Amino acid sequence: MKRLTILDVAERAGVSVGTVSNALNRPEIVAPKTLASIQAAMDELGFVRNAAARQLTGAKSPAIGLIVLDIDNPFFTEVYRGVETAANEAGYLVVVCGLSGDPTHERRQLRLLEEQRVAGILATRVGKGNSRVYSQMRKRGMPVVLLDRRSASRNQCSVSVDDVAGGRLAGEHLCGLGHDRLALVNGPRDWSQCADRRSGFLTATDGAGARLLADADIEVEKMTIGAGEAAAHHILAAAKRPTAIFCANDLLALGVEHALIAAGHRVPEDFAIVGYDDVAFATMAFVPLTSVRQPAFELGQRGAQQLLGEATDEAHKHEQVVFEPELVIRASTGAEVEANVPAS
Amino acid sequence: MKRLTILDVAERAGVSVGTVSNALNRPEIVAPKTLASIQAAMDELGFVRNAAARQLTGAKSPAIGLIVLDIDNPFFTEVYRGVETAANEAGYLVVVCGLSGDPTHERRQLRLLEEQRVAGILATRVGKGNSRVYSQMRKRGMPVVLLDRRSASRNQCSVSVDDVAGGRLAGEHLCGLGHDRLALVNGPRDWSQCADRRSGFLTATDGAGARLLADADIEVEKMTIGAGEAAAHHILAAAKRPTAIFCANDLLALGVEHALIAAGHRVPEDFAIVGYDDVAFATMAFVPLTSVRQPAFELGQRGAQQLLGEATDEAHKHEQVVFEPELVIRASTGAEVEANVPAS
DNA sequence: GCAAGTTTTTGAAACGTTTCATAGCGATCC
DNA sequence: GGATCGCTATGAAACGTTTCAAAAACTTGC
Repeated sequence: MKRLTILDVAERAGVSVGTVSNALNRPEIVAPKTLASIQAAMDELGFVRNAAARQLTGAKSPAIGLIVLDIDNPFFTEVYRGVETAANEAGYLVVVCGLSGDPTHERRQLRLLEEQRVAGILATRVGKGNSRVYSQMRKRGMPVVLLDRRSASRNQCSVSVDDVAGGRLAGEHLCGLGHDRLALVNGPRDWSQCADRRSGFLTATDGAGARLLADADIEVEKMTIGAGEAAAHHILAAAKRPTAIFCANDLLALGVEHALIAAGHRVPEDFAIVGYDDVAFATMAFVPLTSVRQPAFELGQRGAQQLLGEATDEAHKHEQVVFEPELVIRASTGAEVEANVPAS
Repeated sequence: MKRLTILDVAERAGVSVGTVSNALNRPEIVAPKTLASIQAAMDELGFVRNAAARQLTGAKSPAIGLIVLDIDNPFFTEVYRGVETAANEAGYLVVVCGLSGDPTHERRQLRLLEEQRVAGILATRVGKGNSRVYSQMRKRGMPVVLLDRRSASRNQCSVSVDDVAGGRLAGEHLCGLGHDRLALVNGPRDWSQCADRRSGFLTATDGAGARLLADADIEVEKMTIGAGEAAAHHILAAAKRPTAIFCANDLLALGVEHALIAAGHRVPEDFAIVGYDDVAFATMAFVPLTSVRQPAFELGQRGAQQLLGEATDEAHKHEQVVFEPELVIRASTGAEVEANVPAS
């Protein structure tokens, strides 16, 4: 199948290639009659312009990359929706790269994105040992905006949520309910979100004179439902049992709750539970989850806007946006709230 | 920032552009010494080859498009993971397009994908009035594989799950438990999946002499938790109440269950519920959901493989793969199974 | 040390678009 | 009726790579 080019269109419409190009890019400068005949020629031929050739002459790629840690988490799905919305509004496509956790793999994906000369990259997480790769990319002129993580440098955009504050909210809530023997089910501490949530949590509990039990200070590798279940068993096996558990995300919390209830314990009577992210399913749990809500959609949307700003606006100023988290109280902490009432 | 080209590399390494290109594409034919010096030059310069120029000379785009209906549904997230896995294995990127439901919007995205000359497109759903757009694209040589929907034509690849069989499984299970007044909470019937699940369900119930109550034959616009809650209220308001409810996906089922329980009813004693998709959260529900499982990951993976086959293999044969669904029985239908026991 | 091979490198053409300086063409004005 | 002006259309150069026929540089064997 011979490839259809602007030249075929020109020939068919009886004009020069330059005019066809003008019709495509600056229709206002071509005579209405000419425009119409070019339009007709394109339709009849089924012409679709070639972005590669276009890019070669200076046009920017209409795509951005989104690096996501785990799409299994509905939180990131929501972030994606925000990104997609903002990108579409600006006429951009979104290339989603789901990290498998393998840094080599991540590097390969980044390399492909860079070869494509995408307009920019949104990164929710940087694989071990790959931060140099990112900084080199940035040096070469590729805009990179951090998503859900605050940039350490003033020279890079980032959109994040205050995780220290989130951890504090959880801690204060539990301590306020009188709990003083606490458990923490956290993700990898070298992930700044987890470290921050922990430190906020500790600030609050220390302030209230409560204690994070050493046996119940758990760090899991992957923040999944399954890992939460395992963590619950670990907690039940401890010498001294906590009365409240803070989980660094809702998947962990759902797993913890599920395992505890299956083992015959009551939530919140025996164990109060606080999750993080406030995913849609938190409400649907056996005992609806109290959770620290993050504005996931806005996170993604704002991040994409910043990225596109950096990519297209000469006068772009770097900026570190930080959203505030918010505690949503439900039955799993037994505060005086609706137990399982429909949302509507 | 001046753009770095193969020519800069050539100059630095003291060779011609042709040699650099060879080093990049057929390293085995260039002398080891030369190769090394070119490598060195690239590293020092931080050269990244330009995919656009490459494509222009005939190379295929290393990207495929994935059109998804609603990413909010964990089922599609899982499909995505399958696609991503297969794509990565083959060195491809995945451009995800989340349909907002607006057909114009869909057309714009498709146009962009086609301009990019992506290697192919995986479509889980075709927006209203856009099927012509797809067939024209195919005529122009763009491979399109249907995902989660069976192709009507022998000339197009598709990977799907037998929805009629799935509906039948649900119907047989409920009738087998003695239910004879049934409700159906379905999605838009012009979506073939929904129509098929319905027809399979009816086949089974008719065969067993059970009745789908007219008042409880519900069709919702969007298959979300919220819509499920609304449907439950509708069912409760009906003159004659069913004793069992089949929902066309798990989000609907979770919403139905949630609303019923909040209204003081018992599941499965008052209402048995069967969902569809068996998403991860089905287990975590207040009453764990009986659900028709679809091999989501395999669906995506196989679809991507087929697409890439069609895109790269001269001798590709079109094929319609159909997976079989499977019923996973849990507490929501009160069959003799574990109530809320941990998975592990 | 030379012919005949073999391995490696070269350089120009091609890919499909955009851009831009220039040319063409009417209309308008004295 | 000729100069001037504004609007349109033109066509060649440029973008960064790959390809491929041809040239150059080495190896052999004798």
